[in-house]
Amino acid sequence: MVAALGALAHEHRLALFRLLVQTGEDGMPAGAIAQALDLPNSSLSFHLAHLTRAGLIAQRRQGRSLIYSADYPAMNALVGYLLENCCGGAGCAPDTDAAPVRRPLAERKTA
Amino acid sequence: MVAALGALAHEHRLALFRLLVQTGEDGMPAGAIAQALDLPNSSLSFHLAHLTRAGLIAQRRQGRSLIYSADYPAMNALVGYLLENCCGGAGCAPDTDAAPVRRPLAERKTA
DNA sequence: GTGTCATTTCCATAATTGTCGAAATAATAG
DNA sequence: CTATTATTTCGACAATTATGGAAATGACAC
Repeated sequence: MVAALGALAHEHRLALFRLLVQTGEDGMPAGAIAQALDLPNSSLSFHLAHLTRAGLIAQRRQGRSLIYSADYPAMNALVGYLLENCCGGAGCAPDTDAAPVRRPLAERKTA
Repeated sequence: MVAALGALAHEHRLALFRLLVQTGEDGMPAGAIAQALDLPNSSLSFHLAHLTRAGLIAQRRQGRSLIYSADYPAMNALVGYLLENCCGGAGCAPDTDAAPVRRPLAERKTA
């Protein structure tokens, strides 16, 4: 969990992750990311590896390109953890608006 | 936002923040925290300052003690940001179980 | 095989972060 | 004012993280 937070706790990596989230399941080749973010290849590769180690993004090969994509379940787990452990139990978001009482994830295990 | 993530991206600080979240609005004096977490005062002070700079905790004085407490709205904002920007728009948590379709925070602005 | 494209790994270097004892500050009591 | 308690700041050092050019790897086309 600390690893995931640490992975997102960097300007370039947060931008990178957001980009992949927007891009969707299809993902994006490293080169295109480097161009979009205006980063030297070696620096980008470093950050991609960091996010991969943290389990937030996935890598697959397509021809000579390596395609990276956001791991939504991992992000889901992170948000779930924060909601459960760092939000005063009863619910961090005080005005969940229409959504009726956001049940803490803990309750769902037994349910 | 990066600052908030970075503040939580450390074993001791995450534990510290969770402790303060559990403790509630009343908060806890620095000494008690140091004892609970078994950290030297100077180290703890460093981490408290880090979390404070990130806006995740608040400080108030009570006699000679400095009481720290979690800033729930700040945490709320952080989770909101992650939900909005890092969770594929339509909703990161795919199976919100009982909770009927967790609306993206974006929609609530206009509502 | 050779050439080329996409990307990573290696390397050196710069910058930041974490640690904790000791000294400094702040508040209160006597 | 002195003593005591609570906590921070200072300082020095170790450890980790970030950067980017150059060389290495992997995949494909010819």
